[in-house]
Order: sequence, then structure tokens, then C-alpha cells
Amino acid sequence: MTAAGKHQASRPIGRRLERAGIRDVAAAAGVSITTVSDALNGKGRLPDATRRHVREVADRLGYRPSAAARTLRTGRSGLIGLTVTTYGEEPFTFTEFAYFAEMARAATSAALARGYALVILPASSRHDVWGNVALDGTVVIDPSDQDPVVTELVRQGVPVVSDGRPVGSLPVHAWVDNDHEDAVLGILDHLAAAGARRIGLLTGTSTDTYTRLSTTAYLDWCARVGQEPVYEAYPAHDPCAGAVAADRLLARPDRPDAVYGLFDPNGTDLLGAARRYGLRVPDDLLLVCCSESGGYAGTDPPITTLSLQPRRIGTAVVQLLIDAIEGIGPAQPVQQVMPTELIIRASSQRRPHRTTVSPPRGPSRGE
Amino acid sequence: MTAAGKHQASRPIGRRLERAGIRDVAAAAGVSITTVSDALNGKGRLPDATRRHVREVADRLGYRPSAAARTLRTGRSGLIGLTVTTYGEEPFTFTEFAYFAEMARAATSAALARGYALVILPASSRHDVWGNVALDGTVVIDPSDQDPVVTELVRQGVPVVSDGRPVGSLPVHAWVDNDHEDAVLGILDHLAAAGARRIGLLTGTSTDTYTRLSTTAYLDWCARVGQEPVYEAYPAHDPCAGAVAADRLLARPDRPDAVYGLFDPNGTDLLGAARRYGLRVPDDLLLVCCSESGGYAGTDPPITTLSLQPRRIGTAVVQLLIDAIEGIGPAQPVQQVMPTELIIRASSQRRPHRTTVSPPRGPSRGE
DNA sequence: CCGGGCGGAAGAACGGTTTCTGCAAGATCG
DNA sequence: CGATCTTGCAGAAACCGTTCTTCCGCCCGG
Repeated sequence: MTAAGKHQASRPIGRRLERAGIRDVAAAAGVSITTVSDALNGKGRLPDATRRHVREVADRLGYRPSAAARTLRTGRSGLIGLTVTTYGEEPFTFTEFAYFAEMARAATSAALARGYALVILPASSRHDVWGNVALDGTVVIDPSDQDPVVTELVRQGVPVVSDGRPVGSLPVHAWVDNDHEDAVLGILDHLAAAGARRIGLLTGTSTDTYTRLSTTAYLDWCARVGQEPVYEAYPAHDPCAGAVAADRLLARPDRPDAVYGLFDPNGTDLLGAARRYGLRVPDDLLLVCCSESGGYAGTDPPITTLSLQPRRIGTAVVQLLIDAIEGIGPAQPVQQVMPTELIIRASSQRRPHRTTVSPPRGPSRGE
Repeated sequence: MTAAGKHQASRPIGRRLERAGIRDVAAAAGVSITTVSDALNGKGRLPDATRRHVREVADRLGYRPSAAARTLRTGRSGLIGLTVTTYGEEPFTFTEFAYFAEMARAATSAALARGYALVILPASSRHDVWGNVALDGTVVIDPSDQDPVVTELVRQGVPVVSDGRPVGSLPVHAWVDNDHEDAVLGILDHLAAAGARRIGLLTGTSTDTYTRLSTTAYLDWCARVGQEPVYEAYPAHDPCAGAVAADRLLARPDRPDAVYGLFDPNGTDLLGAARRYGLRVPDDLLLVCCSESGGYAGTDPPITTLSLQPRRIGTAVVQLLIDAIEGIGPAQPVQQVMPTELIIRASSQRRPHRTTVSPPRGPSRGE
């Protein structure tokens, strides 16, 4: 028994049969391990004949280098964390679905194109999971104040790039963000140009940068043009609270004749509220919301949306991160501000035409 | 030079300063490496005093075991692949946004709860990326026929669980899927009960199981009740084709008085088409579509949707996969069929026209 | 008084790759 | 023709945590 155990431990564990190691390839090709490694990775000085031969043998044996061993040796895992700060238990929130999906998609593509893969890791994950994964770097979406995980990562020397300006002195290597002030001002000007006299804001109660910057931009604008601010704030992570807040906003005695909603569902929230109060859009109420959802092209009326261009941001963030990982980029922190796009639809254009109900006959395009 | 080089290679590479290894902990605690490993992992037979002492020292040194080394030794990486088959270049398609986001979210949560993390890996990724990641198992969403990556993974002995029935003889370890036939029949019955005489279908041209099963269920139902099938198929991955197909469907001489759309955007597609042809919903046209988007609660009128319950599916898939990885579950392939949920809204209920305006309180349409 | 059993802990092997060092033989040059 | 350079490749260290085996000493029963 002891002998058997010893024997088993000494050489073939039996898994030999399943996976060919570099040793097997070396033996089969009649060369050394070094030569196999060099041949497969295009390094070293080897005649083409040897290189081809080794590759051939490796293919025949179905050899796949062990990712774990390579990582151990090189210190590179080829893995990038995609970190989402969470409000509650869930990895990412309802209000950010479309944004997150688009951003993650772009980030995945960009990472893949450079040979990296993405690992989804909510910031609130159990700490042991974080410890169990070897990450070359991390993308953080909307880092919250004093995020312990991010701080820890930076302290360990792991490159961190954030989507959204880091609050406080969170020492990320780079960040990418929209010019939120500019976007809000653009929308307010657009609404004013469309005839709005009193523009309201549907905003959030949380303290993240997006909410904060957008709200202050709104307040500044109001101060500048001499309008009394009219806004309602609600917890954006609550999928139901938006409708209630929209209702509150339109129930006010100083009811606005135009509203900008900061969050994705606000378009339908506001449309529903307007309907309840018998307000016609855009005739009685102009509407804009920030959203990546294409659905707003099909509502009645179609709603003007502000796109934060998550695809661009996802791509940029990953590029910056991989540059940092590979030591390509500048040593200095990089701050990249991306433009937004206002997709103007019927809800923010006051025109003399077209009542909301009466349907035109035949396939005429009802803009 | 040689001496210096040798010296450098023999002991401190300099990075010593940054990361404490298990050896450092052992030395600092005055015990052996073994004892440190056992103490930290709760294994072996150690007195509590030793265990505590070692943990204390490890904490003080900020010791983090190397994930790579652990993976190498144990053969477990704690990583699960989340694989999406792709139609084009992009990792996942427009039509599946909400579904994918919800499913991924649930899967992430479920995996995290059991100590695993998710890696996003489109099936069309460069092969080298697949080779570079050590995966304990993989979730495949909607595996296509003869998917080479999946086949390869199974051949390597990596557990694979699929969301959606695998087509052909793809040898997955388990799958989870909805009862698509049942769902379609339920919808058709629902529409018929609401007064539909001729129900149309908006379907896809691709050959995936979802499309195929749903379409045949529709055709079977038509044959059973003696209705001539009325359907249009379009490439579902094209974000614009849906609107065109919806238009085609309503332009037919045998125009249906109710339509079920298989894909998420079909609700708005059909609503738009109905508007163009002056058809009132639900009076002239009953509408149902398959979607996870909450936006359909806010359209005018709200649209009845079929939810495939991606949250449940994501959770189930991950549980099954981890069971397989850890050898808990049965050795036999598991097939789990999950129920769907029909969320009935105004678009599929023909009533004495309940007006869309129902103000419970406050300033009504009078103001 | 001695052997068996057990608690406690150390030592060494292991896993697969990369990389640094270095040797031998052929090529080139003076 | 010998010395130096280059080419082709092998050997071994290093990476680092886990696990298998061993070993010591102690207690208890025979």
C-alpha cells in the first residue's frame, strides 16, 4: 500500500493521460523543455525546422499550456476586473441596465481584442473571491467614496481605471467620464430654445459624481438665467421610486413646463405622470431624459434622450487600463472627458402639428 | 556581473518588499510553511493557539496567497466562463440586452455566493484568450450548432451547462430552459380568449432553439385551431429589421388582429407599425411580445410581455454548474425546465376601452 | 517497561511554465 | 590554423502555495 502510494506520488498521477504537459511535448519531439517553450512562443534562437517540428508535435498531442503555470511564472493573468459598486445586494442596479450592458459589451470587445478577458466583480463581493482571482488590473464603474476594495487594489499596485470621476482622493491611475455639466447645460438650453419657461429636474438622492455634477450644473444654470429651481430627488436604485417622484414633480404648484430626468426610466416615469395629469407631450410638457435605451424612439411621443455613449467609454477605459498594465501609457494619471450625444425626438420640440391621439390613415410617417 | 546576477537570482528579487509570501509568514510566526497553510485553510490538526497566532501574523504582514500558485496546485481557479454565442462581431446582441443583463446579474450573484467569479467570454473570441484562462467550468448561453469552443471544452473535461437546450448532440453536462412551446400556446390561447380571430407571429430567421421551438409551437397551434398561419421572419440580430418586419406583417392583405413578437424590441416595433396604419391597440390589434424590459409597463398602451425569467435561469444554471464542478450533483445530465411568466397589460385585453387616463387624485385633466 | 496510537508539526515533492545561464559545435576571421 | 563569434539547444532555478509523507514526543494500556 505504501509502495503504491509512493509510486503514485512519484510520477504519473493518472491525469497524465488527459493532459499533455510541456514535458510530454519535449519528450515526443526529442528536444528539451526550453526548446518547446521557445518554439511555441516565438522566442529564442531556433532554426525554422525545429520550430515547425515542435509545433507539429504539440498540435498532435493537443498540448495547451497551463494558464495557471504561466500566470505563476509571468505574473500576468490576462484577466481584468470589471467592478461595479453596488447599492444593495445586487451586482448592478436596475437603473443602469442599458448603460451597463452597452458599456460591458464594449469593454469586453476591447479587452478581447488585446488578449484580455473580463471578470465581473461587484465591489461588495466576499473578500475571499477578490483574493482568489489574479487580476492584472481593474475597471471600476462609478467608484464610491472611500471604496475599500479599490483602495486596497491600488495599494497593492494593481492598475485601476475608473468609469466616472473618482470622488475624494481615490488614487486611480486614470479615469474616463462625460462632461456632465456641459451635457446638462446643453439640454437646458435646448429646452429653453424650444420654448420652456420653467424647467424642472428629476434627480437622485445619492452622492455619486454623476448626480452631483448634473444637479449643480442645473442649479448654476437656473441661477444664471434667473429661474427658480424646481426639482425632486429620489433614491435612484429603487425601481419604483422614479414614478412617484415624477408624479410629485408634476403635482407641484409651480409645475414645470419642461423636465429633464437624470435616470434611464425617467422617460416612462414622466410620460406616465404627464398622462395622469392630462398633460400633452410636447405641447404642455417638454421631456428629456438620460438613457441608452432605444425604446424611447418608439414611445408616444418619442422621447429625446441624452446618451452618455457607454460604448466609447467602455472602450476607452479598457484601452487606458491595458496601457497602464503593459506600461505603455504615461506614468501620470490620465483624465479623459468624452462627449455626450443628445438624440432629439418629438418630446422636446414644440410644434404646432399633430395631436397625441388622432391616428393618420395609411402608412404615413408620424414623426 | 555573473556574481551579481547569480546573487540576485538566488534570493531577493526586490519584489520581496511588496508582497509577503507564505514563507515570510512562516518565518515571522516561527513555524513551518505547512503550519501556515493549514492554519489559514482550517485544515490539519493544529491547536487553536497556533492557528490564531499564525493568522495574526499573516494579517499583520498583509499576506495574500497567490491565486496563481493555488490554482496551479489544486487545479481549481474559482473562475466560471459566461459564454455567449455571437451573431456578428459583438459579444452579445442588441435584441438580448435586458435578458442578458438580468441573466448575467443573477449568475454573478449566484456564483459569488459560492465563491466563484464570472468571466465573460464570447464564443467567437480569439482562441488564445480561451487558452489563457483557467476555467473550472462554463455557462453557455444559447449554444449554436456544433459550437467548436463548447465541443473543445467538453472534450477537455470542463463542465459545461447551457442556458437553452443544446442543439444537436452537443454534450453539455446540464441545461436549463423555458418551456417555450407551452409559453407560446399560453399566449395564443390568451389572445384568442381576448377575441383574436387571426393571430400573427413576428419571428426570426436564425435557427436557434428558441426561435425554432416557438415557431413550430405557433404553427402547431394554428393547425389545431384551423387558422392559416400569418407570420414574418427577420434577422433578429439586426436592430432595424424588426420595425420593417412589423410593418410588413401589418401591411399584408390577411392582416392579423393580434400579434405575438418573439423578440424584445418587437413591442415598440409593432406599436410603431400599428400607429402608422392607424390601428388602435388593443381595439384593432392585440399585442404581446417577449421581453424583460420594464419599459413596456409605460408605453401607451402598456404592452403585455412574456418574461423568460432570466434571473431564475441564471441562478439555476450556475448552481448546476458549480454542483458539477464540485462533484455534488448527479453524474447524469440534468435537464431543468423553468416556467415563464405572462405579464398581462392593456395591449392584450380587449375591453370597453378603459381610457388610458385614470387619475386617482390631484389636479386632473381639468387644470 | 515497552509498544501502539495519536496529536502536532516539519520537510520535501509537486505542478507547468518561463527565463537565465551556459555549453558545444560550426562558422568566420586574422 | 588557432581564436573568437555565432548558432542551437539543454539545464536548472524560480514562481509559490498545497499536500503527501515522515518524524518526534507523549500518553496510556498491557
